[in-house]
Amino acid sequence: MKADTLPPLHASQPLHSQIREHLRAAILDGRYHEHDKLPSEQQLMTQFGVSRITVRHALAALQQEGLLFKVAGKGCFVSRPAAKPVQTLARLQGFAEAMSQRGHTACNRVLRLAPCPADTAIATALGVDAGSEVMEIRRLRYLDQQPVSLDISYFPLALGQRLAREDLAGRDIFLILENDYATPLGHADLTIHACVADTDTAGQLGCRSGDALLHVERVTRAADGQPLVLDYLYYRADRFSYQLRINRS
Amino acid sequence: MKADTLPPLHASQPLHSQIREHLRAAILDGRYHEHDKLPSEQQLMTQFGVSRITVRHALAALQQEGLLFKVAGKGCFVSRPAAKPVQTLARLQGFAEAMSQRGHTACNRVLRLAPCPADTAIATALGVDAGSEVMEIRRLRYLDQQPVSLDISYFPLALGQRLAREDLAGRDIFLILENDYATPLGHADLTIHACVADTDTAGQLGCRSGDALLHVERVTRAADGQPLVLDYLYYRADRFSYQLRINRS
DNA sequence: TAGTGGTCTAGACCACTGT
DNA sequence: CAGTGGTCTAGACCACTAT
Repeated sequence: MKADTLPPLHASQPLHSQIREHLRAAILDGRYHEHDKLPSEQQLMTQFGVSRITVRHALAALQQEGLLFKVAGKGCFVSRPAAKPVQTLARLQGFAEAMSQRGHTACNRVLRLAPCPADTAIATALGVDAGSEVMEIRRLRYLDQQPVSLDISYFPLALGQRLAREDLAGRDIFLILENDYATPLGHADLTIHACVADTDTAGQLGCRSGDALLHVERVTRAADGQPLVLDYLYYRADRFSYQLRINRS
Repeated sequence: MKADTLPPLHASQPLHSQIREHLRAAILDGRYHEHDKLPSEQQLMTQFGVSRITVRHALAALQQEGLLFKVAGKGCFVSRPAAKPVQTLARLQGFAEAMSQRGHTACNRVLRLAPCPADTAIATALGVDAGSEVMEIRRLRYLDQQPVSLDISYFPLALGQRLAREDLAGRDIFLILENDYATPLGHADLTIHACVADTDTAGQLGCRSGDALLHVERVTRAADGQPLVLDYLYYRADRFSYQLRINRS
């Protein structure tokens, strides 16, 4: 619960972000255990050589993420360890991105990749005219060689045509957008439902029709608010769940 | 998109909290519409007579909640209106509390209220010994006179016995804890699953066995980290969904 | 009494967006 | 160029917790 390595704090990344990742690693690596008390804000200020607001900025992010919680007058404490095939909803992440952080391997199989006309829901979400063409991409996602989810995604046509030339089987689309296309991601709006598998979906996911599925509708937008993609995600409920922390106030 | 009423800013509440609620009301009342630009941070500073950090604190909360998003160099913009029987996962709220904000009426029927021995999962979540007694409360929740969810809750025995004397049918337990017991809530850890209804559950929820249910496991803790309650929640998927926004970074 | 987190101020520099 | 949000500093006072 002590002996942090000296803070590197190189450059090119915001200080609060470097401190956040340093603390996240310390917690996930097991250098702190459940209910361990973290250094006080004062100690972190001197340890990293930054102001209190910067320390609090980093701590607030980790608190939102559920890795720690604060108690006024006492201090800051580490919470749950956790490591299952669950995806945290605290940060917008691609599936492979989230799973590889937890020691799983993820890959996709592209089932379908073709333009199609946008129905009203798709048109509204993407901000295009109903009936105009959008790119539909259907992928089957595998976690540790087992099918886990069916993703049906709709992209604005130009973006979809560009993506069609990429390695969609091996890479997260989020990372292609951010790294290759220099499109900073902003946020995603999710609605989480449950449904049962029909015969087709069950066949693709390798489960039985009538099995429960987690169903998510997700609209992802760039940092400037522009809609990038509408996803319909169907997860096998026996192999996947979401996990998150909610704070009061 | 203008003409805010003059800021009252009475007292007894943190400034950032008052500003947050003032802006939230302005957005939800329709004084701002989708994609309207909010006043700049500079304008809000002078309007409310506070520092920039206080304004940013208020805006950060609303951004996390999904009511607005920022674009560097341009400004701060209002997002989705939305109003369905969905519960946002941005804040820890009781069911009735969340639904009444959206113009629905919620109530409960208590099906069972009795002590029972804690199995391992319950004991771990509540921090008690396995086999020791805890209070089990089963409630059927109604939204607009229709059954929506079955809640099976486990409380530490002393807290459960105290709650047994309260009006559990009409009031949120969260509000009883906060207002009557002066127990400030901290956070909740949720895991979101899907499952299908068995015959018993279907009978209670008024659906058919085999129908899809949203299933949530939730551990709620006080502000000091003490576990307050473990809930197993089963929602009719045709009448309820969760909604939330996730931010990148 | 000392230490903690909660709140708040008054500045500052930067990168990006618009004109 | 001015305006915007992103980041950061160096202070300050308060309420609560522990000793």
